[in-house]
Parts: sequence; C-alpha cells; structure tokens
Amino acid sequence: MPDIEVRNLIVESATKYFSKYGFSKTTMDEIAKNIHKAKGVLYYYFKSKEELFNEVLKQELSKVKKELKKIVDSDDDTLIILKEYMLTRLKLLHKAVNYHETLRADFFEKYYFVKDVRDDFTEFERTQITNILKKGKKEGYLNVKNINSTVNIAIMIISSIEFPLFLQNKYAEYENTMEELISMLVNNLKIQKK
Amino acid sequence: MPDIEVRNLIVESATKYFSKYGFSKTTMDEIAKNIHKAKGVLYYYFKSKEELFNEVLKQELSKVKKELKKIVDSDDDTLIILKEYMLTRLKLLHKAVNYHETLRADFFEKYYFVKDVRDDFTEFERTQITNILKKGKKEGYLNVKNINSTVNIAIMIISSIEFPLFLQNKYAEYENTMEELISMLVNNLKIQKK
DNA sequence: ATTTGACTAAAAAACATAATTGGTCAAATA
DNA sequence: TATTTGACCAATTATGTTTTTTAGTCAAAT
Repeated sequence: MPDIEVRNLIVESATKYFSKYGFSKTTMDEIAKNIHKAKGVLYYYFKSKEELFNEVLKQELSKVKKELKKIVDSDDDTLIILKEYMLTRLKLLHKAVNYHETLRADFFEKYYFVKDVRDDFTEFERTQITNILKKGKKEGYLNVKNINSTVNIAIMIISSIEFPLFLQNKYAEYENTMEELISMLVNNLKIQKK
Repeated sequence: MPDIEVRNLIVESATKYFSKYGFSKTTMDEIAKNIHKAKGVLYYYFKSKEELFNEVLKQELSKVKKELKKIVDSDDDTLIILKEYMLTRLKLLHKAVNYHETLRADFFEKYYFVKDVRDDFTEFERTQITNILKKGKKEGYLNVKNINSTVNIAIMIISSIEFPLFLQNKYAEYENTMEELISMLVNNLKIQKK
C-alpha cells in the first residue's frame, strides 16, 4: 500500500472524529484505531495532532473554496454572482464544523496553530470579491466608486456575522435578514439606469 | 440619611467594582466595605448580587439611551440623524464595559438574569431606528420601501458587530470600515434626486 | 519505507480539603 | 419604624494531591 493511501485514510478518520467531537475531545488513539492502525503511524505522516487538524481544516475549507470558485467563474451577471457568492458562502460555512471550532478558538485566544489556514481563506475571499467587483465595473454592470472600500465592508460584514450565526445557533434567525442585507449591498452597487 | 442616598452610594460603589473587575470577580463585601457599610445592608436594598448588577447595567445603558435620544430628537436631517445615531451608539457602547460583560455572558449561555435589560435596550433601538426611518420617509428625505426590513438589517449589523468590536478588541481595526458601512447604508436610503 | 507497541512526560480528570463568598437574620441602632 | 450590623450558614470556588489519560517518541519488526 503506497503511503498516500494511508495518509488519506488517516485524514478521513480524523475528519470523522474532529467533526463529531471537536479537537480536544478527539484522541489520536481513536483516530488510529478507527483505521486499524497503531497510533504511532499517525506521527509518521503528521508531525502532531495540531498539524493533522490543520490538514482536516484545510480540506474542509478547500471544498468551500472550490464551490465558491465555481460561482465566481460562472457566466452569470456580476450582480447575480456577488449575491450567489455571499449566500453560498453562508450555507457552506454553516456546515463546516471544524471551521466553527477555529472561530471558538479565536474567541478564547487559543489554537494559534490554525491561523495560517484561516488567513489563507480570508485572502482567498478578498481576492474573489475584489475580482467580482472589478469585473462588474469593467463590464459596466456595477457602479463601485472604491473597490477596496466595498470589499472591506463586505469582508467585515461576513466575518462579523459568523459569531452569532455559527456559534450561537442563530442561523435560522438571521438567514432571511442576511439575504435582505446582501440584496441591499448588491442594489447599492447597481448602475442606476435612466 | 434617607434610604435613597444609601442606595445611590451602593450602586455607585458597585458600578466602580463591576466595571473594573467584572461580575464574578467582584464581591458583595468589597462593594460594602468601599462605602464603610456592612455587607448585610446591600441586601436591604437589593435582593441579590444579580439584581444589583442589573441596576448597574440598567443605569449604564440608560445613559447611552439618553444620549441617543438626544440625537434622534435633534433638528438635523434624517440622514444625518441616522448616521449620527449609528456612530454614537458604537462609541458609547464601546465604553460600556458592563454591557460587554453581558455579551460575554450571552456567549457562555450564562447570566440569564440580564436578559431583561438587554431586551429593553434592543427594543429601545428598534423603536428609535423605526422612528427615524418613518420620519425620513414622511418628510421625503428617505426612500425606504420596507421600513421593517431596513430596521432588521440595521439591527442585525449592529448587534453582530459587537462581538469582534467589544470582546475581541477590534474596535480600532473595524472603526473606519464601520463608518463606511453606515455611509453605504444611509446612501442606499437616499432619495435619488434627478 | 512503513508499521508496531511499549514507553515517557505532560496534561487532564478525579478527588479531597480549605478558603471564600453570597445570602440570612436576630439583635442593635437611630 | 427604618436602617444597619456582624455573626452565621450553605454553597460555590480555590487549592493541593493523586490517578488516569493522552500526545508524542523510538527501537524493533515487517
């Protein structure tokens, strides 16, 4: 069996347990036992528990990024793309429970070890939103005075909303308003016909 | 010495300690000692520590409400009022450290005892913002299709932002973007001249 | 090159004990 | 009568100790 197979098995097993029990309540031993291996082998592929969690998180966010990229690269109008991007982001991250754990960690000022993956995702989002706005401006669909400003606002909103949404279980309560907010944001950027 | 004087002294002392050390790190004994009284007297004026904290919080938020009411009742244009309201709210709540404690409590799903004061404040805000929008609409300054929707959005934003702003010390980081966001919101409501 | 399992050090859990603190109340004070 | 006191108690919290669990290592086996 080539090593990449085992590595995948490990990540799969780790994902299963981290997703269900969280970082601290998951033991390296159960991750190993689950794939009928000795604990030691985990350390052949990963330096530490933290690094393994990082990999799990990275793959979780990678899937989200992939889905979002699809939307960004679609042929829809920029306004539709922007709206879709924001809404889909919400839905996908709502299910990304390991990402939620990093939010909680952030609050407790613990787990600095996930900073890199977090930063990578934020940068990805900044790039995507910037590109959407640039494209919209170029094609004459959007009226954005200052792209950077608008991106900042968007990022601030979507990252602030994560706390109540994902950690305080207010997803259902906020969902509709979030849609309205996004509509408002988008309408604000619309070229005024006439 | 009439009882209202002593009650005020107690609240004053409690404010001092709760503001500095927070609810759980403040003892009833030190609140009493600070005004050269026996601990027992606190229970003559307040049923419990929780009730005393409630009073402190109530007064803290009462001051904020008073300042905000001034803005709402001013003679400025509705757009200016709305903007001023949002910005001043931020500045005042930034300094309201006992209010911050209730946010933290909310996160830990503890301290249900402050729910009433919290709800009262939220209701106050809903009323004020609704009135601002109604007035602006009536006087022809604002173009608000659905007042209720707009109020919901505003409330969602300002309450979501509190976590990073007040509990994660991102006030400085977010301040400018917050101003832009408010400007955007307000501009969105402007009547399109021409 | 990969896997094992016994091993260790360190962290966490469990337990016991001491100290602190919220809250009460009969008596004192004014 | 209205207010204040301080001794008192129950319960929570802090502290110290022991036990268990667990992340991480490594020499030997595959």
